[in-house]
Amino acid sequence: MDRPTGIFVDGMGAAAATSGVLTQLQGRIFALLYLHRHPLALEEVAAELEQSKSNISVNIRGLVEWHLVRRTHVAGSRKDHYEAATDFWRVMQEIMERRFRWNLRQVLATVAETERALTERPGRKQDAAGRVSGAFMTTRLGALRAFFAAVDAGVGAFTQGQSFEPETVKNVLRMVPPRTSERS
Amino acid sequence: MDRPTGIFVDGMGAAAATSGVLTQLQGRIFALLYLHRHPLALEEVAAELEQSKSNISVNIRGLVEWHLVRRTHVAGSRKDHYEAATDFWRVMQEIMERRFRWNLRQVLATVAETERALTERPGRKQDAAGRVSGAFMTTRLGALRAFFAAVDAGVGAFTQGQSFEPETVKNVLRMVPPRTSERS
DNA sequence: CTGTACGTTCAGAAAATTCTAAACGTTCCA
DNA sequence: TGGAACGTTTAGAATTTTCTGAACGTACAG
Repeated sequence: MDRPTGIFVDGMGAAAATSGVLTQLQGRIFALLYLHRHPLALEEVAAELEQSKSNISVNIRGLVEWHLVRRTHVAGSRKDHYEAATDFWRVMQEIMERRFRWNLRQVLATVAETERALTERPGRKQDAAGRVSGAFMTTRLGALRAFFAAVDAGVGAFTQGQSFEPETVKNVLRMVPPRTSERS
Repeated sequence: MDRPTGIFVDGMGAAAATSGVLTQLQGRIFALLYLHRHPLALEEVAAELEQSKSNISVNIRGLVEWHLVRRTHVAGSRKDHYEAATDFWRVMQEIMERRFRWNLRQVLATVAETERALTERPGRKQDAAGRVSGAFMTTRLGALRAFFAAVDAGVGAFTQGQSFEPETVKNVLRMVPPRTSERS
């Protein structure tokens, strides 16, 4: 591996490691493929990055799933070959939809589940001051749901190619009561 | 801890764990505080979540840094108390700027460094077909730089409250040559 | 001062993740 | 029908991350 490639592989590996989406090794694999004019065999990738074939096999599959890498066939070889994708918009869409939005919905599902648990056992619990704490929780859950629903809708619009207005998200917070210790 | 709170804490912990920004425990801490009307002491959080004080101490600091939790003082106690923030827009800005954009710049810095290494050793390396591979790399690096610069600018605009046009980012890819194996 | 109540730091324990090499299943050629 | 060339699976090793409890520093009360 030449020096520029080495620098690129290391840097992209470091960036991937902190991305929360790819592992360091996946970043390195992508970087290596991205600077190569021709597809590389699994074995070649393993050799260049000094990793076992099995480890490359498992990590490269993730890259293919994100559409960051494409599996191709090469003329006279029956080895699988891989090349980097250059359609970054597609990749970004994929990550936004399958990772980021999925995560937002996880929160929305949790809120819904919590709200259900709250109504199933209505008004029994009281706090130290004798107030029913259910009402407070319901308000907070509603605020969280409103925010995450707005972001989810915004990201959805964005990946469809529509513009994403920050105001839409900000406005939703107008309904949220301020922090307890700051109330007038 | 009552049942709704338990469900919320678990769910938010799971969501945080896959977010790439917070740890599971940080998600759980935030969830616990978010459903409480009054600030909680470090010790109370540790007890509720069945973790050591030192672990809570370290993890809650991260939450304070993201502005997800606020440290407050409470009447007749010299313990630190913590309460959840409700200004999610602020938190989102913080994460976009200090996490997401920082990550984008990491890639841009890597590209710049690689380009520098490439010009410092000009035109020596040739590929199997006898072509200089530097030109190809330069093209690829340029495409990557263009895309990440566009996204970085877009996110910057967004956190300033301006609208984020997907077209801006998409257009940048028009300049990118298609994948090697798909060329006509 | 002295002692107690805190939060933080840190070394090592515990747990989770990542990686390897061997075993396995498939495909294709002789 | 072998058997060689692959990619994948998997059990365990290696590494990294997370967590704990003790040690430490600081502030405040008596």
